[in-house]
Amino acid sequence: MLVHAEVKRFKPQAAVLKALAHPARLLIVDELSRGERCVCELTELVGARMPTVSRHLSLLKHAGIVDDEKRGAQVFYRLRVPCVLNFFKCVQAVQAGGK
Amino acid sequence: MLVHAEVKRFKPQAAVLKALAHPARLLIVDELSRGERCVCELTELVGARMPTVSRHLSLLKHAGIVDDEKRGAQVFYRLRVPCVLNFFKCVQAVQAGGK
DNA sequence: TCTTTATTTAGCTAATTGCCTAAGTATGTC
DNA sequence: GACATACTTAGGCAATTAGCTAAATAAAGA
Repeated sequence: MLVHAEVKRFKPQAAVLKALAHPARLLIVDELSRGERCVCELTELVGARMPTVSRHLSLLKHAGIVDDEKRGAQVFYRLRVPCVLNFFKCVQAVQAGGK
Repeated sequence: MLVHAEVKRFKPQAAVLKALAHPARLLIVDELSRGERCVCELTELVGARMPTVSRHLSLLKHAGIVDDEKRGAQVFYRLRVPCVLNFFKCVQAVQAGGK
């Protein structure tokens, strides 16, 4: 099946949005906006198993949205691109009905 | 399986991002930023079948991102929430490497 | 070293998504 | 009315995603 060049141009950008397009990952990003957190903290926050949360984090990391740093036995994640927080406002505008 | 209330809080916001998280839909949004377009124009732009494009548009509409208006035999779509265009800049920042 | 804690990777299954074709609806024209 | 055009809806199939458990890896402590 044929895909236009124009569509392909937006593939990397879609990948970033896709990485954010999950409630658990948005919760994580929101939490990281208040400072770095280890996987165990995020696991408790999200309320899923650690492997599940680890995969979400891996996805966000590969998308370039977060960074990780190992300190001792723990891995801390932090927001690498704070401007994604602006999305929350606009998304609210969408739900409110335009603007 | 148990899902925390915190995660649920982000579900509607994730739905909006999910609606945008596809290259064809981003292309459509980008095109609509320059004015309203009928489905046939967008179909040609995207380079897929009309039913496929119609479904993409339906998704964007249900997410609250675009509006449609039938005029004669054609249906015109327009951007309802221009602030989504800001996403493009931030996504580029993600790819560029932070900020 | 042995054990515990923190995290990731692998492998499985269920659910979702995206594309297609075919069929249905609505408008405009002859 | 018959037909063409514009669009949406339905149904099916392949690919992706999200969750889980189990197993692997790594650091810390007894």
